[in-house]
Amino acid sequence: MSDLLAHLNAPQLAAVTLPPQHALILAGAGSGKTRVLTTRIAWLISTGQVGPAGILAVTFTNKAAKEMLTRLAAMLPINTRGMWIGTFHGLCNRLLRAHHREAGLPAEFQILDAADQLAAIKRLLKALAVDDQKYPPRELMHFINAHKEQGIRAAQAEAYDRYTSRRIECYVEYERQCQREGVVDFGELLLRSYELLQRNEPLRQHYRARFRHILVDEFQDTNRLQYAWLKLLAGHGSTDPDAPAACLFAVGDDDQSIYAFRGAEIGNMRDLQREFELASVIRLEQNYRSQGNILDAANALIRQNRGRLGKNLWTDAGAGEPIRVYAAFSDTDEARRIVDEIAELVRDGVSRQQIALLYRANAQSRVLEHQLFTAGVPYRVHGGLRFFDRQEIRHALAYLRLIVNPDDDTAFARVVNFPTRGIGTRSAEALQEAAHAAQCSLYAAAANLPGKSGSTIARFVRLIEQLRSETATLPLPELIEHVIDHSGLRQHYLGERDGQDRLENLDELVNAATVFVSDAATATDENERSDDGRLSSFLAHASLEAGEHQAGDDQEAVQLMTVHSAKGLEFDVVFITGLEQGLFPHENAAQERDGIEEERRLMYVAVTRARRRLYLTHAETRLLHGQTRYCLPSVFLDELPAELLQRSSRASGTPRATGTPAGKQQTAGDSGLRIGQSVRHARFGVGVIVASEGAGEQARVQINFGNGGMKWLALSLARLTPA
DNA sequence: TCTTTGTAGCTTTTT
DNA sequence: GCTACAAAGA
Repeated sequence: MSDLLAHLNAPQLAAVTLPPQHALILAGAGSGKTRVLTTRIAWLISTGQVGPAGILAVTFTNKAAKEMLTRLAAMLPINTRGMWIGTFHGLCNRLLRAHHREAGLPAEFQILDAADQLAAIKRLLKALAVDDQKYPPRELMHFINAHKEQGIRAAQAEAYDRYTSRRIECYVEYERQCQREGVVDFGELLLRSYELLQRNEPLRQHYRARFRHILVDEFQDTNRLQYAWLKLLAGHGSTDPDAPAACLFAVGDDDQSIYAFRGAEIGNMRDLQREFELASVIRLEQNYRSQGNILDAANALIRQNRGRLGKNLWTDAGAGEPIRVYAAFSDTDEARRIVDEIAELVRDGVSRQQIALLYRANAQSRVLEHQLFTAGVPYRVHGGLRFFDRQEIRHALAYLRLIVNPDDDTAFARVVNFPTRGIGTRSAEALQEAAHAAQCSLYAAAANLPGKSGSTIARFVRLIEQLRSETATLPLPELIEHVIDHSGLRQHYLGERDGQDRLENLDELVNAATVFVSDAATATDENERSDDGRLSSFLAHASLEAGEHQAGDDQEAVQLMTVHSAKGLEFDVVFITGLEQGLFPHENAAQERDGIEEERRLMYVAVTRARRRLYLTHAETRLLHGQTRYCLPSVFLDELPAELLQRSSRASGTPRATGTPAGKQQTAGDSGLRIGQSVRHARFGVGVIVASEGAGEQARVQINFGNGGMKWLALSLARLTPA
């Protein structure tokens, strides 16, 4: 017990041992957030305030949930099974599986991931004969998801114009289609389980009585619906003395909120304070990760944001090294310099795994990769294709899904002609129409196809029926193996040139099933029913946990990733690259409400990843969308205290080894202005000319005004002066 | 059915 | 400039 609380600092201790009440813990970067969360759970249980079954802990990622479980297992002698610990989606899935009837879902409902959802929407638009130029599927998907994230059903959605009312019609049809197929998308998992609890009084009472402590990680990332879900479960506003509200313990950091673009609502933090009448907020401000200069820089940066809850990180680790700022003259030069620097660091004994190269956008990794590759430096890029996203895996899963639920049209459409079995576009379309006319699934339409039982489509239906009956009694791994062998997938990939990797991945899928089954066997708690090792649970697992990005992390390798994916990680040495106006902060952010602030938080996250040494690099010239762009240094560089920085540069006046790219030095129009030149505009201020077109009266130049964004201006009107 | 050609887009991402 | 995905040809 005392062990549990040893080594906690005062605010951490206060948070962990808070009496039963609602709480918001503002946990700065590197302040021991996860530790507080897990120790809180361990403390509550070991002091007998609540049993494991009374705990509900929610995270956003499977990784975080796993981490929490591992740490808890190390802290507590008792088993952790009675607790509900998982992601929002994982827990909702569990809830819906347990009460599928009440939720209006079939027992074996399937989960659509983002790619499946997009495919489903495309199919829908086709069936409805909607012009997919005017209503791009991706945009529609975003429209639907955004509504679900707000808790808004199609029936409640507001149409402010013709265009939107059409989109709402599509939303209505999409809901209908999903219901008919027995599938739910990610947003639906949340919304459906919210509605289930809201409508079903006894069920709500049951869970309210059970979960006395609800703990939330990364609270700043919750969207409207997730917050509403939490309030509902916690029994917020309940006046029933027999069912008092559960304690909501939320941990988060408003300064690290970087997911507004996918619906995260920072306002939830203030709402939480107000609605739960929190007397005070506990702040964890002592940072155990970074050295002083790095923290000072981070603090100075984030101070520029308005409306913060307020927090200042400090450390007793000492100032450490200055922050190195490097101005390169091109993206290639930037990458080369970084590679040189890495070589030196490695020579000095720094582990390559402790070196991270961060960038704003994935496209930036290419130049870096190229230089690393050329120099023979091992590296690992995070964020590529994930295991369950591979096409061969998706195909295999589609067969499995059809066995479980033949009405799953997305799965049907995916494999009806894969491997090819002579079902071309015309027969597929005919089937589509038949299904639409009969308002039934493709599978049902195929099964009822008049007459010709010898047709290819009928053969496909029989194949699925056969697979289902043949595998009915097989254990999961053998089942999957059987399907891979008898669906024709193995045969197909055997005959393909690069099929070997794919076959290995399919074998890996069988492995994954073996692991899944053995995990399920050790977790035979009655509450773990969602993980009972059956096929449908495995499929849910596959949808909810996309698996590792990349298998080979064997080598000692430099880590490359976007700033977003670096959140939660830390490294001895961090390079933040591409610190240029328009890139970081990204130009699209300028148009969005509070866009710059979100970019600044992103920068804050990036800076606070570094433990000992931080490099900030930018280039004067960058190849973007096939064009050379001339860029101003990021405003974020100016927001850092100069005394913390150590600047060096190979740009600005120094002779250039490789020179300016040929042909890019043309003048803009006949005005004598050059691309790359800084100019002043009366309204927009100072910017850099990045492109030009036309001549004479028609001459226009594109100018990067940084915060002011990118503008095309007519030379005859703009009155630009050199700056 | 497979291959070739064309064109749109191109910030971040977990579930 | 490159990639991904869709429509058109062999």
